[in-house]
Amino acid sequence: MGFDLEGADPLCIQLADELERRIRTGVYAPGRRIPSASDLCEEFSVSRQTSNSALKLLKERGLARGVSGRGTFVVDDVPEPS
Amino acid sequence: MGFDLEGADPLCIQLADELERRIRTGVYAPGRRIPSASDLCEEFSVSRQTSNSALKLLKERGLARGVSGRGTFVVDDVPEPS
DNA sequence: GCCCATTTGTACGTATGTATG
DNA sequence: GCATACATACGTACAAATGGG
Repeated sequence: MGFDLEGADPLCIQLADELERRIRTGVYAPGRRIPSASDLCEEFSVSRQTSNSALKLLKERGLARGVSGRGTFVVDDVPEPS
Repeated sequence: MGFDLEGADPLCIQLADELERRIRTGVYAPGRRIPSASDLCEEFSVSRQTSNSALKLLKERGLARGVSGRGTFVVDDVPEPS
């Protein structure tokens, strides 16, 4: 099934890294919707606050944008890794 | 009321010993939550740092495990005294 | 237009864990 | 040992936006 977050980094960072990996490997394609914060809670067994923080990090990295009431979407042009 | 810490050992050790006694006598049952560090501060009139150190000792003794944002819990299988 | 479920976004209180003086 | 501060995380709650019926 899912994925285990067990590293030393904060959970929200680990989760953001995993989501970034999925974007870069095409699991979440450009323009497509990322699972909702609530869905991520279940998959990764974290609180919604933590998935929220992870999604926020993705936006700060320029990888996703949130649309209130609809979801969080991968940007059309994924920037290179910094 | 509660309990007085007046022995020769460091406070955090005395507090850890008392908590271990409570675990072994079933006051804190396996899987149940131990009062928070802040609660222990009040009961034993020590600083949060000291209750923190005591809880850390409990974890090192394999008697408890901490869950960030939720509390410190007695392990399901309490090991024999060393 | 009006409910209702879903989702993002924000906020508050509590708790652990760590670091500094 | 104590006091304080900060980062992270959980639980809960609520507002606002969206879209289907």
